[in-house]
Amino acid sequence: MVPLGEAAKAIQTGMARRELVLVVGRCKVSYEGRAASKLSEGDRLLIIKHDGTFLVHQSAKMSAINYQGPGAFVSCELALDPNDRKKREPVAIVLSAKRKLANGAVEQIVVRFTEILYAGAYGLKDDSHLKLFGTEKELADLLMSDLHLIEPGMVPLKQESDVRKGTIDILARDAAGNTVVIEVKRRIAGLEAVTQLERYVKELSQRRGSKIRGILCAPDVTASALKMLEESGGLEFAKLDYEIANPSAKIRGLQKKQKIITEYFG
Amino acid sequence: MVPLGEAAKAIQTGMARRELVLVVGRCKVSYEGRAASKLSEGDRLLIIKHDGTFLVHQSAKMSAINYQGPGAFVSCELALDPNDRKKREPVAIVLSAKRKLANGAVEQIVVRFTEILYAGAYGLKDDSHLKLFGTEKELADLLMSDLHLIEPGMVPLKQESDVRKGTIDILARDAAGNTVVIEVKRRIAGLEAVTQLERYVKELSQRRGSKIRGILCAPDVTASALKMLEESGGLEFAKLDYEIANPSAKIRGLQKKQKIITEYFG
DNA sequence: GCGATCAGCGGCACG
DNA sequence: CGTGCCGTTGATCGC
Repeated sequence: MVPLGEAAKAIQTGMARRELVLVVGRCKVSYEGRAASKLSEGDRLLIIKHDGTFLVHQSAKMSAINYQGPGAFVSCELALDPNDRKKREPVAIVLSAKRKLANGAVEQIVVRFTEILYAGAYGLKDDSHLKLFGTEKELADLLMSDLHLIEPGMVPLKQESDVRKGTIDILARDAAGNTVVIEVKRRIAGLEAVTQLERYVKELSQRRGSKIRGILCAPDVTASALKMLEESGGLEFAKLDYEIANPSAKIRGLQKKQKIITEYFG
Repeated sequence: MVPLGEAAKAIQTGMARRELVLVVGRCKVSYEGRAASKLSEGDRLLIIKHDGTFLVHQSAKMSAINYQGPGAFVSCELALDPNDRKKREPVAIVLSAKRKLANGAVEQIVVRFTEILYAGAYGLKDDSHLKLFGTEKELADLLMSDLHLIEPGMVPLKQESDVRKGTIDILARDAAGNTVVIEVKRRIAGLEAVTQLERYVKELSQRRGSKIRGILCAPDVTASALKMLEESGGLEFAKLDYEIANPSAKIRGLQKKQKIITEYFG
């Protein structure tokens, strides 16, 4: 247990130096802004970063239970007992993070600590940026030169093509000269991947007169998404098999799912 | 600067007691699993929770730069200098979190600390659950009894109605007896809100023979989403005006956007 | 700045 | 368990 006055000093000093501030202790949290929330007493970890990031973590789960993003204005003050002001004995440390939203409204989170288990601050030196492999973008990059695996004669036209209703991952042309819209997903594709593809194909079909093909390219597809593809009048699915060989990703295979032969005779 | 041996002891003791473990120091991070990543040397904060949650935070931004969710197996060991094993002088603390994915594959994150600024562990007592107000669900609850604000005679049928292609927020019937699908959004609705609504309306239209109305209900809608609504053949937009009066949300108004009169004469 | 989309999304609820 | 979808989503990138 750290005396409140001492903890407050550590916190304020750390904030003034724009260090990483850590506080562990018993607190209540309230938030009002885009939504509103209340969290009653309990032990938590508070993290304050130099950019205004303000995170309250409980003892389980990955996500912060309350937070404020970069750019928040953080304040820290001691609360005195209102019934006994002469003693000047602090009863709590009140920390708050306030932030202006895009629409001008304000949101604020207030944390009131009544017991402190730990308070410290550290200046972190870190210039490194994460190098991440296996993103959708990286897969699309690789696919650009592997479209022939989907179908002989398929050639890339453009990557990240902006249309009015979004951004087409890959625009291509097949052997017959048809324009092909390819939507890439790095994981199992669901309904919304299909609606996305549908949207792009529809927009392009309307803009040009000709028929546009659409191919969803993902490691797998949910049953209902596949059904929706089929019902959508000709949208196709290509199974994407990739491997993440740190530090890079590699496409192992890519093949269009063919209708089972029995379907043709069914 | 904390000696590595001492820090390792604090970390291991905290882990054994299933406490919240905090480590601040200079480290490298690598990850391989659903994706892969490398993060070169820098000062960071590592958080280990009793449920296996494992978070590496940099000095800025809200999100952890590397992480492992609840259920991960965490280990901590001292690394000795391979060229000088007799001295048994540790050169690093290596922490790792390993986790099995749903498909059976394994993913792992490894953090190698070479300098420790701080290492500590705390048992947190916390039984409280966040009470959150102003969620979409709460708005939908309120809307169920306020549908007449959209249109006289509109009555609710069912909330959270599962169909094959997703979940319809609100199913209602208008004065003329038409079925109405209402999609609720707590913030500005974009293209994907429209595609969602479109999907539900289409499915219901096909299943029943009759025409189904669709209304997107949100505080606002982007220009392109509104355009898509109009092009989608009769989908409508109702402006939802709500207030979050902690601890609750309240609907202030709800009105269907009428086409500007000049449009009829344009 | 708005807008659309991805994310190792996480988390939840329901089948 | 998968599947869908919300989230105070956050973060990025293009207009």
